[in-house]
Amino acid sequence: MPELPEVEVVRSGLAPALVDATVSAVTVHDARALTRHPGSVDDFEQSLRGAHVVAVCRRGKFLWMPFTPAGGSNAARAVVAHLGMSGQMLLRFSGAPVERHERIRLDIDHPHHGALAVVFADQRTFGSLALDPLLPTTDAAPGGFGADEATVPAQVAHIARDPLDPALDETRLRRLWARKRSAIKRVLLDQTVISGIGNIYADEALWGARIHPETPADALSARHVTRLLAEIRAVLDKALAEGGTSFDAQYVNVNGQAGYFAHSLHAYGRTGAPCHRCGRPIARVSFMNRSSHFCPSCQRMPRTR
DNA sequence: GGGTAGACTTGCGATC
DNA sequence: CGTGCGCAAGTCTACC
Repeated sequence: MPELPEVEVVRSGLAPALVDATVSAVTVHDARALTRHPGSVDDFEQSLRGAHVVAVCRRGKFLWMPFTPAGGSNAARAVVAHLGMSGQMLLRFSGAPVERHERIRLDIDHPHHGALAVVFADQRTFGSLALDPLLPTTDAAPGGFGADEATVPAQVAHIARDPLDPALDETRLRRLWARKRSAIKRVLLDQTVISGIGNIYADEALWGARIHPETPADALSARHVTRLLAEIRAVLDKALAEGGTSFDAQYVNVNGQAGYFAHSLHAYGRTGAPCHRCGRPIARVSFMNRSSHFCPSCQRMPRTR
């Protein structure tokens, strides 16, 4: 499920049930879901059993839950979750039947909500959970959305802040973009430059800003960049408000429900359909081993300099 | 360094 | 109807 709005829907759904909860049991059904965990399956289970969850945080498409270990004092580590292409975090009542594609289950006890199960299910196993040490952020700002502490898991340290993060350094971002000769879509998908944008929202933001996806980043004017940043934030905000984009059963919130943003798409997946601005057909081209969708009429390449 | 291709994996749907 | 193929919301690594 994948991009920022979908992951944020999951984060905000998990937070009320997980913050202040204690992990009572850990069940790993499929060790492939721990490929990013630096230790063994046993280490994962034992380190998490009895742990007390402190927060549920997100930067870009990465989620993490700082925890204090059983009998421990401060949160030095976090459970890191990445949903990959098809991961789900589901909240269930304690003892609920095993889900299709269930990989890992955390049984938790919450002071107000009682006994619950947090299920990590993932059809394609590109997603994963891991335990990871928390490192100080380089800018001393909170690590991400939902984080009070200025820390991020080691695996997230190289991921840039996302467009909805108040600590995003827009000056740095503009400088980076101005230096890159790569196609702007490639740069939007580079999570070390700005995070949280994937194939759907890259296409949507570029459509909104009327920018051809293969425009070299350094060919964009300051006006273009301003418009693009505004479109990125607008499309992410709107998708978040609509509960994310669901094409199939893969993306759902913690209760298994789909989002509505698929109805608001202007470019992504609309190959051959009339552009909502000019009526000409939306084009699809292969790009970076995936698809780009855009309007060849309203998203023109700028004149070469 | 930028870029590309490939690896990981399951399931769906249009095509033959 | 059966089969194989292309394609899918992501990230990381190896190699030019």
